[in-house]
Amino acid sequence: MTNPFKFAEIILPLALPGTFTYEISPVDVPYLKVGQRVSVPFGSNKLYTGIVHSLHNQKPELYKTKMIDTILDTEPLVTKIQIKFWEWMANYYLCSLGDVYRNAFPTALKWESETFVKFIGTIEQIQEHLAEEEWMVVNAINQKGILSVSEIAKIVERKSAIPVIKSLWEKGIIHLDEVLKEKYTPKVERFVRVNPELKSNEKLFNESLHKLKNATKQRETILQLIVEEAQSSKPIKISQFLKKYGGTHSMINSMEEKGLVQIYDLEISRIEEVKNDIIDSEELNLEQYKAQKLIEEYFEESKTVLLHGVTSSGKTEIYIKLIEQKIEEDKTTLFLLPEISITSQMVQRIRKHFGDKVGIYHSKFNQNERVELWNNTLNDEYKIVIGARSALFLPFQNLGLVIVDEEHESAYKQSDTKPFFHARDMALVLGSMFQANIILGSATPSLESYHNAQIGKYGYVQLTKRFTDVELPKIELIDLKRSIRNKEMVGDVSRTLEEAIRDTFKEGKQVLIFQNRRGFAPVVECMSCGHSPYCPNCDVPLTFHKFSNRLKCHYCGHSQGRPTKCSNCQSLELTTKGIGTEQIEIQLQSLFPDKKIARMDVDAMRKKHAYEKTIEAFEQQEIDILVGTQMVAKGLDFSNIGLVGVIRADSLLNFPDFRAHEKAFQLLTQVAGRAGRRKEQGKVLIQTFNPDHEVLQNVTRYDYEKTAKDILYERKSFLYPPYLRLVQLTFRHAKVEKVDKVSTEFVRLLKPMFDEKHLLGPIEPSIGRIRNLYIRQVLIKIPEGASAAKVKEWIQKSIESLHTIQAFRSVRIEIDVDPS
DNA sequence: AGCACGCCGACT
DNA sequence: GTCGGCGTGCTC
Repeated sequence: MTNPFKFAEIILPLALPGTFTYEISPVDVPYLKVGQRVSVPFGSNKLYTGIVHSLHNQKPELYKTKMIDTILDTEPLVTKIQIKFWEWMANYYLCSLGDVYRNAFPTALKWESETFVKFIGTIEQIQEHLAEEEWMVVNAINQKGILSVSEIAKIVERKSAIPVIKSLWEKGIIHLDEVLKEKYTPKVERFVRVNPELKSNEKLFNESLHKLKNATKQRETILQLIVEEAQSSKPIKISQFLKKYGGTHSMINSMEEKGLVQIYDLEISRIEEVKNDIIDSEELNLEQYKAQKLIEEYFEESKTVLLHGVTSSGKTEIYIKLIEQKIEEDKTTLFLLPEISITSQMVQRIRKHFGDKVGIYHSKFNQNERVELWNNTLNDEYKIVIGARSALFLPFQNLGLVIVDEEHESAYKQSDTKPFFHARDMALVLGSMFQANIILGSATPSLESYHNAQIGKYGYVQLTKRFTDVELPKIELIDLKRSIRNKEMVGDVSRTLEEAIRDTFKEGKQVLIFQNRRGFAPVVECMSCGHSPYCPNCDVPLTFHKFSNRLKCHYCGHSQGRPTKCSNCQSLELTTKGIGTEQIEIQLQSLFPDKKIARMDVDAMRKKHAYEKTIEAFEQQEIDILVGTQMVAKGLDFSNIGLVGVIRADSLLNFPDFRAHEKAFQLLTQVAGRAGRRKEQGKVLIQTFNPDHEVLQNVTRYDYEKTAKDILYERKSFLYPPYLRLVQLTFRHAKVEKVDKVSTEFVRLLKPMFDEKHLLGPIEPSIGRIRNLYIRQVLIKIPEGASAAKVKEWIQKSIESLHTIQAFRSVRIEIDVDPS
């Protein structure tokens, strides 16, 4: 029985609601399956790669359907669960299915549409009068035979070649040919082997060796190669061989010319092999064992578990035990980590345990590597997939367990591209679609998860002891007001901190200094009028980058040289204000001139491998003090840190963000956890102007419960999550009047549905203009007990009705469900 | 979201 | 006189 369906709903990578109906050609009918990729014509002359969403027989009446161009796969690349998952996300985050598809599916599999141009006849047959540009194109096509639109665009040196092509087409000289080109190219690497003939023929071999009597290095190399081949049956990579024994590529090449060796290419897996041998899992201590048993009990009840364990309490070992169990059940585990932790020791440990059963997926991987991971996951080749939030979108077959480590991390929320999803929340959704067990792990759980545990929605499992039995570092606050009064400050470093650093060096230990970047970026300021240069496109002062001696905007990328005089009063006396990590680094260097100091922030890490190099140097103790931002707080596990210093905690507390206190506690606790992880108790010094601040006091006592209780009380009284859900709308337009008008109108439309406590705005955010677009924001608090779906429907209806007004359409409206 | 079409300013 | 600015409308 052949497939009886004549129409297919196709998901296209567009920000348009729903799917698109296409006709299936009778030839294709028996082969088309849900989840396959197809290329379809769209609009006047575009081809898109879409995914088959469903098949049916209802001929649409309102429009004419087009025919599916090509079926790109013999088997589906997208599973039915994935399609269901995408739809769930689109619905929850108020974006189109196409938005999800675009984000969830590897770019290299969404084939590029390229228009190719060919002659109809020959160049000699052209009789029409042609313009100069047209002749250029015609000659180029004559030479190459076929050209793509983008290539023609280069020849005519214009943004678009369409007018020229169109005119040639109208004159009947060329025809257009839509061709799809797949971008995926497997990675090949160069390998070397001893010429097999030499190996079997001793005489020949000796002759060859004799010929090399003047080439010592080559003689040596061939012998090394023979040894290497004897030791292992694996192919020998040229790059690795040269690294091990020395020598150059040209040397290998000349050896190939002499017939001594053969060079050959092999298609290799882009996913790095695991080098280390597999290590058995460690025995759990009593506390861990009890925790594991408790987790299993909750899993029996199909409950999500919140695993709350202080740093170094050994969560990883528990994860490993749980993964092992899932492997026995022949089920896959998805292990989510915040992006920054992907290169961490955690991943190494998991890989050491599970070897090549592990797939790793994160944003540093290129498109080709992602395709490989996609295919391997589809073929159920991994038992564990470790990845950042994007790993949620892999085509899992039989998911049995989802682990979200560091579940409180805000990096789990996607905030740059649609859909603005939270990976922790979506992990719960995906997990439930597979009826998989879910475990959320953290040393400082998010208040959402903690609240869910308190009300019994999640199982709650705690680990209170450090695995290694080392006591948690001692945290002390330094009162900056008093230090200033007593004239004990050198720049931003108090004498107490300075002395502690000296003591740490005496013990042969390293120091980690943390400086929160936000709010402390250095700016140029005029000493006579106080004016600072602003970004021409955004409402922010430009930040000063000492090493390039330039001013940059972090929002739009604008960059200019450091001015020599004030643009406001022409004064020549300019100074730099604010304490960035750069400043701290300089100050520390002058305090400790003979010590090696390194900096770790976004700017310093821009160079390739800078991050890895810095970490390695610090591990090797080539660096005495590491100064850094958020980056140093996360995912790093150094053994020799004696002291952690926080330059100023206040900036963390004073954010205009309802999560400021929660984040401050999490971050400071996390930074503190970097001290003294192995043998001895470490020390933490936090400089602040508010040593009496409740949150800071709680940090010194490691009192998570108290902090959570305080903050939850505030959240309840001021109507914030976890007691209710938020939806934030952002309006953008080049004209202030328009954003103002549209945003106020939006609020007016929604007003009947809410009281003033639940509908806030429109407000001008602290940065009121970015990239020349003015911004307004509206915050909706979905009342407790109200249907979130209903509220979202109202929001969408209101936007729709705003869009019926011509003049309002150009205002971009962005919806962020559960903003962070 | 793209993309084409269409109507007004600054330039060869 | 054209090029190209972006406002507007449409896409199965």
